[in-house]
Amino acid sequence: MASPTTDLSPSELEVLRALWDLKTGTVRDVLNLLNERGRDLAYTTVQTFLARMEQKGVVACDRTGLAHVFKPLISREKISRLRLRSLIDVLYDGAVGPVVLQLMQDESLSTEEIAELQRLIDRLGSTDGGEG
Amino acid sequence: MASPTTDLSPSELEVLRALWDLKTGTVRDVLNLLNERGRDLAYTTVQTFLARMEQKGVVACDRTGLAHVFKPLISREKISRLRLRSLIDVLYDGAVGPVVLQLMQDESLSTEEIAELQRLIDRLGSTDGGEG
DNA sequence: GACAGCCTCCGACATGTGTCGTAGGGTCCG
DNA sequence: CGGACCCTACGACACATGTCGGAGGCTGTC
Repeated sequence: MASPTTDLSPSELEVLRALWDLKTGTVRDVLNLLNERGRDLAYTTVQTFLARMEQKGVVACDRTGLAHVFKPLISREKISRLRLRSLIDVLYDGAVGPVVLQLMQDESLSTEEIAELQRLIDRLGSTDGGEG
Repeated sequence: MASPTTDLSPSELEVLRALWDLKTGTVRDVLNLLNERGRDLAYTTVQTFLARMEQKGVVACDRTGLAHVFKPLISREKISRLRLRSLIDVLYDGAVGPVVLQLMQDESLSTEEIAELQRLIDRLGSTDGGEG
C-alpha cells in the first residue's frame, strides 16, 4: 500500500540522488559520482541498490545495451513532497503551518527566497476565498 | 555519531508520539492510547520500543514505582527540526527555500497561517541585513 | 583464439526493525 | 493463603537494509 518512495532507505535515496544528477546512467556512472562525493562503495553494492529500487518501481532499467542504463522514475520533488507530507502527518497531524513556521525560523532564508515567499503569499492571499 | 533522533524508526516514533501526548506514562498508558488510535500492538511490543528508545536516550524511565513511568526527553519540535534538516540536506543540499516553497504550494494553509507567515516574513525582512 | 577488463546475476551475512511469547515476580481480593 | 492480574526481563524470529564476493558471460585486442 504505502507509496514506494516511502520505503526508500537512506542508501537507496543516496543512489537515487546520484541518478537524478546524472539524469541517466550505468552502475559504473553512479558509482563514480558517488565516489566523487566521498561515498566509497563496492560496485556490486550500488548494483544492489539500483536493483532493489527497480523492484520498487523507483527507477527503470534499459537492458538493450551491454551495460544496463538506469534512469529515475520519480522526481526529487515527488519524493520531497511525500517525505514532507509524511513528516507533517506524523509530527503535526497534518498541519502544515507549524512546519513552515519552524523552517522559516530555524533556517536562514536568502532575501531572494523571502521575496519569493512574499510573492507566493500574495498569491495565496488573493486566491483564497476564506475557510473555516 | 548520528543524532539519536535520526535513528528513530517509524514505529518508535509512533510510540514517542503517544508519549508526547501523554506527557508521561507507563507501557500500558501508551498501549491504550495507541489502541485508541487504531494501532493494535501487543503489550510487549510497546515495551520493546520504549526500551529501545531508552537505550537511544530518547525517553527516560522512572523505575521507582511498580510500573515504570516513561517520559520523552526530546521534543516534537526537536525531532521535527532534525528530520526537516536531514530531508533538506539530502534532497536539496541544504537549501531551505525549495522546501518551503513546495510546502506552501502543495499544501493549503489556512488564512490564519498565511497571516502568521506574513508577519514572520515582515520580521525576517527587517532583520535581514542582505546577502549575496 | 586467448587474455584482460567490464558487466550482470546470485547468494551471503551482519545489523536493524517489527512483533511477539514466556518466565518469573509483586499486588490485591476473598 | 491462593488465584487473578499486571509488570518487567529476556529471548526469539522473520523481514529489511547495508555491504560485499565470486561465478560466468560479452568485447576487443594482439
